[in-house]
Amino acid sequence: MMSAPDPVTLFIGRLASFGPLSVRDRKMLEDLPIKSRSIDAGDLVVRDGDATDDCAVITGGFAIGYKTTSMGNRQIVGLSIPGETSGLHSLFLTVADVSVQALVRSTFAILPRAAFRCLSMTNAAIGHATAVSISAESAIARAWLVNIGRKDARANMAHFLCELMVRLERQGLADRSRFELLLTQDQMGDALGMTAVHINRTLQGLRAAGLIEKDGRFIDIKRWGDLCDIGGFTHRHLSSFHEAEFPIPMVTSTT
Amino acid sequence: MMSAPDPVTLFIGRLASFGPLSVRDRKMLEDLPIKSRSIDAGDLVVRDGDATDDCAVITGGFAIGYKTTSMGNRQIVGLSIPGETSGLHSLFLTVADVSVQALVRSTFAILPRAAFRCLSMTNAAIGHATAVSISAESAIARAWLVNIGRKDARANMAHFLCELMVRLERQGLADRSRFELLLTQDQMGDALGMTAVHINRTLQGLRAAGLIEKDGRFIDIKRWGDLCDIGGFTHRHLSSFHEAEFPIPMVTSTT
DNA sequence: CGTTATCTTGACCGTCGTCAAACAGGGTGG
DNA sequence: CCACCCTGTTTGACGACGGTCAAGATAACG
Repeated sequence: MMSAPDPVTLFIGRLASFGPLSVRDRKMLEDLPIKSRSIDAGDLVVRDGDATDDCAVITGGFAIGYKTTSMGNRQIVGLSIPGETSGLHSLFLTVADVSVQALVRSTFAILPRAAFRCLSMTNAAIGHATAVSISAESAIARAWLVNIGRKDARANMAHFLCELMVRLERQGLADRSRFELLLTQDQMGDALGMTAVHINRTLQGLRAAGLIEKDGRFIDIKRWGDLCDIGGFTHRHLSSFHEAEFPIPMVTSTT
Repeated sequence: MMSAPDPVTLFIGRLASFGPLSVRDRKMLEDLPIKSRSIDAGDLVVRDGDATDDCAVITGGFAIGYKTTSMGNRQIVGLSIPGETSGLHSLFLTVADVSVQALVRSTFAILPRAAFRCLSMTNAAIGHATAVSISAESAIARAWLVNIGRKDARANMAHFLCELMVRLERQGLADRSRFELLLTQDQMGDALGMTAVHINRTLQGLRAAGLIEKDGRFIDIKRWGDLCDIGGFTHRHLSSFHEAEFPIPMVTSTT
């Protein structure tokens, strides 16, 4: 009887999507003492400023990475989606530079930082895949910079929804044009650099324009092409890093 | 007679600050056909969207990396300072995802992407140093996200100046609390997600408060501690990635 | 020197933030 | 089953931070 792949296998598979890993490489990763950890909704896996000996990569659920300003404001700087490997940059940090919070009950692979770092310093294939993974994450951050810095609320949000759609879909977490938006409007505000109130109004604007529909927490993108146009979205910053073997992203009508 | 280190040596030295490179590793890098290229002020080294076979790392001068929105707005997503290795993320991209523009006459090491990538896939030390370099760059991007998304103009600018100060100083490009600001106010606006007019006013606000002084293009930080406080600046996101051998950052009075 | 880019200043406007209250949904316990 | 509460959503009125537009002052550059 075949069971679902365990978190470690999942993680290794995802890392391999960034660069070829031989059977031997995979074995070395498997031999690391990787623990799996379950986190309740709302709880933190990583706390900004904490010294830590490990590096958490999500394997199930949904999480956000954020930073807090001295004035108590919060900025979400990344999303953790199972199947992706965000968080690997903390491999090289002895002190966490973001907090990671689970938004629903989630599971994480807890990698021993020192051992993994050591592996990436001695095993070229693993180091390379790690570098590409970090690179992919940073491409998303750069796209967010443009969204937050130079787009109005509508475009910012459109881009965000498009990006989330593609990222969820290629992990099998979205159904054609429909996905569950696990962030509250408050949290979306923290991601897009705006207030919850304005998120609400912008979302309604998109709905009124017939671009999306909402039912419960689910978002249904009705006019993908137009939403991409409004947001200036292309999936280039999401798909350029992966080997061909990676799941095919949804068909996009623009760019 | 001893000449100034050539660009390639400079680049290798900087890469080594992120992870130990043996003599052998350095030799392999030296054997890459790295060209040096001189770029006039205002010209582009890399154009967003262009297919390219190489990867440019600045070795002299000053440059910005930016993206342009569909509405023609520009967002600077990174600064290229000689001695740093920003731009390495494009190692893994066949199509550039940012444009890189020299703000003064600059020189770049032009790395053959395929060969370097190959090297980083087979040589663990080089791959590792590359990964750490990319990671360091992404930490800066995350800090910028917070600045642009969740800080007001004053704090955003304060943080920007503090960060630039530290980055320049540790390359020997700033003198105690004084450095040359090579960006126009227009360009600063594009970096901070605001308009040139508002940059001007914010800058004057900082001057009126006695936090900084300006003379020509030079900025003199008069009250470092206070400026850090206002910007919520710490140098943690800048210094966590380097080996101990790295030049010591300036003394900071806060955090 | 003349020409152009950059900086500075003023007046005005709009997007988005703030504050506050009402509303909806989901869970818990009496 | 309903009262209650807590969290999240929705709506309105109002204000402000920063954008826009435009003109004049400085500085950079050939």
